[in-house]
Amino acid sequence: MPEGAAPPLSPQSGDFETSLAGDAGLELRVWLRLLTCSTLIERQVRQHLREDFDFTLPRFDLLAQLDREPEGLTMGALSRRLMVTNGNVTGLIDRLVAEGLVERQPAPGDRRAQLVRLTPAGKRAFDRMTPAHAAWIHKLFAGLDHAALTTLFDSLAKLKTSLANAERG
Amino acid sequence: MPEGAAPPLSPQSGDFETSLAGDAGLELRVWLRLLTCSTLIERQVRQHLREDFDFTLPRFDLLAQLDREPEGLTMGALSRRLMVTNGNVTGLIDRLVAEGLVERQPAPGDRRAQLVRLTPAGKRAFDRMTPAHAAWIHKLFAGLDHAALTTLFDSLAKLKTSLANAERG
DNA sequence: TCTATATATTTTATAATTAAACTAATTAGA
DNA sequence: TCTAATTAGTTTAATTATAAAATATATAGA
Repeated sequence: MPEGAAPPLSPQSGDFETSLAGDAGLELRVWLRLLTCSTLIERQVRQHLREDFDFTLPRFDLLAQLDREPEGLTMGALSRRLMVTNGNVTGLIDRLVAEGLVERQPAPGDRRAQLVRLTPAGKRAFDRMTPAHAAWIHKLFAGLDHAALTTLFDSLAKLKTSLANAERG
Repeated sequence: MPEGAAPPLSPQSGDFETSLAGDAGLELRVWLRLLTCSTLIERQVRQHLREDFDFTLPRFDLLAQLDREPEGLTMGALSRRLMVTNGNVTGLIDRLVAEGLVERQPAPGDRRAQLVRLTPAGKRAFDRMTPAHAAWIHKLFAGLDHAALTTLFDSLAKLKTSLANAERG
């Protein structure tokens, strides 16, 4: 290598392998920052739910899914929407049923499936929590104006597409 | 309200409360999308770690922190860096010690504290996994070019700042 | 129909995680 | 020096979460 040439993998160099290596580091930093933000928000919401409502985040997420589907959802649909395992949903629903917040019913037309829906008490509990939840998120995002929010939203859309393509291909 | 006036909270109206309500919905959608991306990446990495190395993500994250600090880290420092509770770190370290991947030592100058560091076996295990880890992330982010990566990185920086300010104020 | 395969859910075993209580050591003040 | 408060870490009990195996039902072919 001639004296004064750019060293291998320098950020200035523009060849293919170099830009791959350069972006690999950036990708890892993006991923770590994404995870940090996600963890910080989750931790705040979990803490508020516990202190203000004596409730947990997984339970809240479950009620939120059921609130959007008055007809009810099967265990499998819940598992897919929350992106957790079947067994996890079974345990969460068991406890929520025991507390009277949701109910299981046989699914019409498929004796394997259970339809889960909110009870009136579950609906009331969710409706009490959801305005507070929106306010917590609002406070956490207060430093982003409308333009910053849409920029972030669009960037995450690209990432989501990339993730979906990576899982297929 | 005069006939034909914009209804309260309509997206067209430009007053203060309305723009708050409008962005509140956007904030929730950004948060949900952020969480989705984070969960999808985590799930992929966890699955690869298990299938390719019979390892788990929390253990990998712990080794990664220790790899960056050859002098070792205290339990409390690990807890803060990973943003998990002390008790969680205690359990993880217990298992990693039992497998010979990390070691506990008394911290010089503070008899309350433990210094944790990688054993040679732990270092070897981490070095085996880390190139594969970078490749998985690279594949997941393949749909984002350099500009998209930097845009996302900068957006997340703003969010991180906002979250930090919300926790203080 | 019979059979194989797929689907829906639960069960089992174990790991990860939290919050709260606890122990031990350190630090800061009176 | 005492004492109170703080800090570091572990323990405890409960929840959340996963992966794998098991059960029951459904569906598609031969």
